[in-house]
Amino acid sequence: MGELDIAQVARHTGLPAATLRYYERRGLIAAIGRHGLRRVFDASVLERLALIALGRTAGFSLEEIAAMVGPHGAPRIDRRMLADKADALDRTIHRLEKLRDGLRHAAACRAPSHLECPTFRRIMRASARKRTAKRR
Amino acid sequence: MGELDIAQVARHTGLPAATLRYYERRGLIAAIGRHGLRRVFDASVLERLALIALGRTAGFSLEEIAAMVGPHGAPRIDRRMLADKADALDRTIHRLEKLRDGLRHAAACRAPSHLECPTFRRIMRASARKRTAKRR
DNA sequence: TTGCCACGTGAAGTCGGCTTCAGGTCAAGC
DNA sequence: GCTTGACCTGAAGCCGACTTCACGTGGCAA
Repeated sequence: MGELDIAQVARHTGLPAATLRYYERRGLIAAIGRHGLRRVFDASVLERLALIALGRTAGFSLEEIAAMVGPHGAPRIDRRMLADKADALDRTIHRLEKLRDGLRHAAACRAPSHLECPTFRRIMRASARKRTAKRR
Repeated sequence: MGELDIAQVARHTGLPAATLRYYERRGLIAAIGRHGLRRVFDASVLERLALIALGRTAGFSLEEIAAMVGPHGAPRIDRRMLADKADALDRTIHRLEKLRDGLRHAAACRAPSHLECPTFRRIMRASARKRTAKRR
């Protein structure tokens, strides 16, 4: 595979170079070397960054993602933790599906206020039980 | 329905009272009145808060949620916007399903590093295309 | 060989979403 | 009637995730 400088990585991912440096400091990515002062990245960093972006939209913090994806090359990952994350994600997905259905209904429904529409409320009630306690 | 003071709402939702006041300032919830200085909430605020929590786990900002749920009682919601949100959410859900599958595979897979496991990479590659551009 | 400018660094600033604090108020139990 | 403790308020503080800044460095085209 090829080697990329930070500007190329930035172009491919849409992330500003400053963010890439920040991710490096946080241990999420690593350059394979330097050309003078300048970082040299292996092209595989692009996959890594895609995975990081994915983790972000799943609501994981950079720290959690670092734990999953490993400091450099994902050495020693706790498989139990991964399975737990997958389960948590699964629960989140189910709730989001409900929310999506609720939003779609709300977009179509003629009730004056969604919170007064029985259908909407039923849909929401089904998904609202027990928050994930993810927020601290 | 009944009326609740802020402490009861806090107990039912698990949210600290300060957060409830903050949400009120942001226009996400409203008290139906006061008892002296103290806020009095209608019990329906609980549903509203469940919906807000749901929106948060879906990655919406408080401002977006306020726009969807309305200042008080969800008056005049843009149905087109709701449908768009539902579509965006749907795309997010599909990507999260891939991530979940990837995590499950990684938890079971014996490859030394997930990023080197062909199965994991194939799963990820399938979901990594085109980020939602949700972040700013 | 030189000069430009993309890249580098550490530190400070920003923003959203709370959380904490200092100091005041008042409903309720004694 | 008086104390007490839950509530109130506005302002400040904190945390995560970046973003911006001020200034230094060196690869490379001319």
